[in-house]
Amino acid sequence: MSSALLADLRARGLVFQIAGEETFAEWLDGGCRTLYCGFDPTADSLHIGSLVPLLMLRRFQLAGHRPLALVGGATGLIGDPSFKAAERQLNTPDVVAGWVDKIRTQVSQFIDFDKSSSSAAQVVNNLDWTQGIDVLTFLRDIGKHFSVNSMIQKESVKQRIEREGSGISFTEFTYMILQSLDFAELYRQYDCGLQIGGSDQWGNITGGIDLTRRLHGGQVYGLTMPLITKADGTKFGKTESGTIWLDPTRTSPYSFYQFWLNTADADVYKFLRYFTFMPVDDIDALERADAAREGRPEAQAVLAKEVTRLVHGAAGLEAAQRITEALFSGDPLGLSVDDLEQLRLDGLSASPLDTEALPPTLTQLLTDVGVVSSGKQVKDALSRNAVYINGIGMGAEQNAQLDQCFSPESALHHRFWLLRLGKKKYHLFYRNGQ
RNA sequence: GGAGGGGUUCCCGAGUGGCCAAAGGGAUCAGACUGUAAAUCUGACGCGCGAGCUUCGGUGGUUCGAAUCCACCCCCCUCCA
Repeated sequence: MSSALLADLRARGLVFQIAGEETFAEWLDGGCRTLYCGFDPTADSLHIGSLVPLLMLRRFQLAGHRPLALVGGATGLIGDPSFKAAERQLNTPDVVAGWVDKIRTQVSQFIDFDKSSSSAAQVVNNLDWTQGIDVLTFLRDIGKHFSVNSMIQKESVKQRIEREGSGISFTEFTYMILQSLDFAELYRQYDCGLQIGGSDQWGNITGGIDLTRRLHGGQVYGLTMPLITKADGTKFGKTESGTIWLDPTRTSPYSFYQFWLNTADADVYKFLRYFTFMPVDDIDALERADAAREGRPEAQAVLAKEVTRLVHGAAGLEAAQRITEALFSGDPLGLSVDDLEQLRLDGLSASPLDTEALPPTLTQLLTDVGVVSSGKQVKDALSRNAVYINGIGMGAEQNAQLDQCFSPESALHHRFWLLRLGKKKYHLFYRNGQ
């Protein structure tokens, strides 16, 4: 049964490395196993980079195992140096504590806590078992098991140690020890025998395996997932507007949906395997069908739908789809008042407009509401007639004529102006006070 | 503590008295082409509608003029003690 899980993970390309591979499959098949993955609070929300490990916990749970989501209340205070180019800024304990709470709830939505099941998930915080340790105990009982010689051999910190112009503080160097302690502690308290993580966590994971053996004589395992790359070499998970977050107040379900919809053909089938629970056979079938079809593939739509539903639920998905359809499929100008109101509620970016007190220029208005980060972008778009207000193209000469651009006569239903910049950016203005 | 090297616009990285808002590459944005792809080509890319304003670790100084020279300070790296 679990062998099936492992086979599926392999088919999805989700297995990068396994520590203890010789006996791993056998161990996994032996019953309900406990595994964990750590998430450090480096912000008040996780981003899509954490999605693969989160879904991984769920995959194991669906296969009958017990996932522990570790929120790094302690490690988050130190900062993981793995493959980072530079030393990180320390955050204050109360800030990190606040983030821990946020991330605890966020992580919880991906795994099942049903107490009646033997595979009921749990969220743990490594601050619980580290904050009470005094320095001397730490150095004598834990530190003694680590060889600096082997620590500096780890790829994850090599760059920082060898590279000119950087460096690593003792604090960050010690991170590995803290995370190793997590594994040993979870093994002791929960009989946790497997840690999963991104491939950048390999060093930390093997450190934990070693410590668990030395401290408790236990055989534990590690599994890493591949780094997510894009075919064009640019970084995954970033767009012009920044990181794609899991928190809907940071990245709206609509933007989230759009992000996936814009996946390149070269990446989309791989991402379907990584980010959805669709059977691999179905994904392969879809790929073949897309290849046989002329024009646009269907895969992006499927990917966007599946992932948005996983993260934002059915309601979030519907809202995202409503906006998408209204803007890209139908005729946005033919929308009814109710439709437009709904789009606003669904999370299409929108702002009130006081027609009596308009800013002097379009560039300023669009910068103010956050459609663009600088007026230059608007100016550029204007010079190419790429700004549309209710479907009417605006040129550079309209920049300072806002009263004409937003005249009462031009408003949809006397109160809405749908502004489009370029092909994909939309913003809804509505008349103030109504 | 000593010796040496370094801190440039989102990132990498040129620039060593005026021609520098600062080469080149990457990322990003817009246009053409398309499928709200990719590749390619074009334009933009400190801020400002504009006149103009503010940048090259910090503070002062030299000079008609400084990212570039001088002084002091801060930070990073390497080696020595």
